[in-house]
Amino acid sequence: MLRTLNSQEKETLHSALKRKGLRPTKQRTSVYEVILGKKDHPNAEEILLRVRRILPTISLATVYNCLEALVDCGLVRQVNLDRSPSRFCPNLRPHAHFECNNTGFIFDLDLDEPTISTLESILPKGFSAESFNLSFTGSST
Amino acid sequence: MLRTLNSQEKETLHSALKRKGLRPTKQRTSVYEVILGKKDHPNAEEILLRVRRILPTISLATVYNCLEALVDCGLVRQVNLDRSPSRFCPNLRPHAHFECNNTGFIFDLDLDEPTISTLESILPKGFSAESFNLSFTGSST
DNA sequence: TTTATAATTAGAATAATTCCATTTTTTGGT
DNA sequence: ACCAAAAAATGGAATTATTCTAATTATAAA
Repeated sequence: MLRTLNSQEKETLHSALKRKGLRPTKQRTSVYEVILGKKDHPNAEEILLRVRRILPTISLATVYNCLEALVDCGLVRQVNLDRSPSRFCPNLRPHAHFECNNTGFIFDLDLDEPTISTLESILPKGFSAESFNLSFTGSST
Repeated sequence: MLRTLNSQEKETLHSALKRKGLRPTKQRTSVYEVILGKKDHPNAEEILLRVRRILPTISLATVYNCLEALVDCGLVRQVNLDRSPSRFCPNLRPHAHFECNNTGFIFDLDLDEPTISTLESILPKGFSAESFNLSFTGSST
């Protein structure tokens, strides 16, 4: 939860930020730490609470700014399910989401290569996708 | 655009509403007409503008109420892409959406049975889905 | 027709997010 | 180290989609 970035994670963060001309501030680092630390798809408000345990004075606006920076750098993915507040996720592999109706918990479902091919095959000629979103709701036992 | 419901559509609407104990008011009928009339995935604001050509005094709150009723009855689908305003769609077949980056236009992509099976096969044992959402963004030529 | 129930309405309230103006921090050049 | 310039953080106001509320109007059933 309050675990700190290892040197590889730090390097990933720094180089991804640098590539976009952005600085590795302590706010950005902490937000990234929190998202890596517990992979439960928190929203901005929840991330604020967790980051404040490390940086008690960080503001919600800064959390939003940091999240935007991390998403722009491709370090974090923004997950939108219906119209609920955006959630954030460090899983960069191709995956879908499953939201349990009963618990609200969100599971990552990694996609294998044949499944990804099937998804691509949905597109008619002349369509080229640069991103996709796939999510399920239901119950899990 | 201002086309009226044929008798089969009217019957579909009335029986679906009745099943939920709801009345076929002129507001609900007009909202349904508008959504069937132009399948371009309008949002509530745009639906308000179109319905006002028939019922000039209808309010935005009523449009939202009608949309909720139609969605609850399973006559219309609510389409949420990222965090943009909800859009509404009369296509009840299993389908995905493709949003063109350049034009903003949204295409329905109907899904065939093998593709649906592949989607179901993504779920691990113990997970049962009651709905899914699949959308793509990219460019179309 | 009355009466009860449901639906519509306008406007206020809510909630997530973005914007803005100011302050603070960081960086690169001396 | 010191200073100027650029970037980032901050608090609060603004925005926007949507929902809520209380009052009015319409509908259906007896």
